[in-house]
Amino acid sequence: MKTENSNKENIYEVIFEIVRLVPRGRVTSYGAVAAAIGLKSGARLVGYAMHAAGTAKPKVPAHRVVNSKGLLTGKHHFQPQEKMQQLLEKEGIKVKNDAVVDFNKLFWDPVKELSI
DNA sequence: AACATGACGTCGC
DNA sequence: AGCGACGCCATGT
Repeated sequence: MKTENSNKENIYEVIFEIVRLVPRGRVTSYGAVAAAIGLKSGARLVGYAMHAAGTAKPKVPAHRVVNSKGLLTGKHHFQPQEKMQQLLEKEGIKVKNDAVVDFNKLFWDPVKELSI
């Protein structure tokens, strides 16, 4: 019998949990979340997992997740796309040119906050 | 079963 | 300093 659980979907669950842990008014990067779950080189996986974020419940604040440059690379996947910027601005985060202003200061590192 | 793609990241030129 | 190409893990066809 298998001692390990083959819950592959667990990957998404972990990602969703990390993103949901992001405080309001803060943002994080795909690479940071990936590292937090152990996939330090799986930044793309985090973004890919976000595909299910729209179907995840409760909803995952994917709008708080941007790339390492602070660019809203995933805003094109939102509906409408401007919703992502609207949500960020509503939380006090300023967005200019599809980029988070003071991203360096608003950056929330799950690995550090969660003491992974 | 294998190939190609993707909401990224890092290295090289 | 800016642009290009490769690598990574998981998913879908």
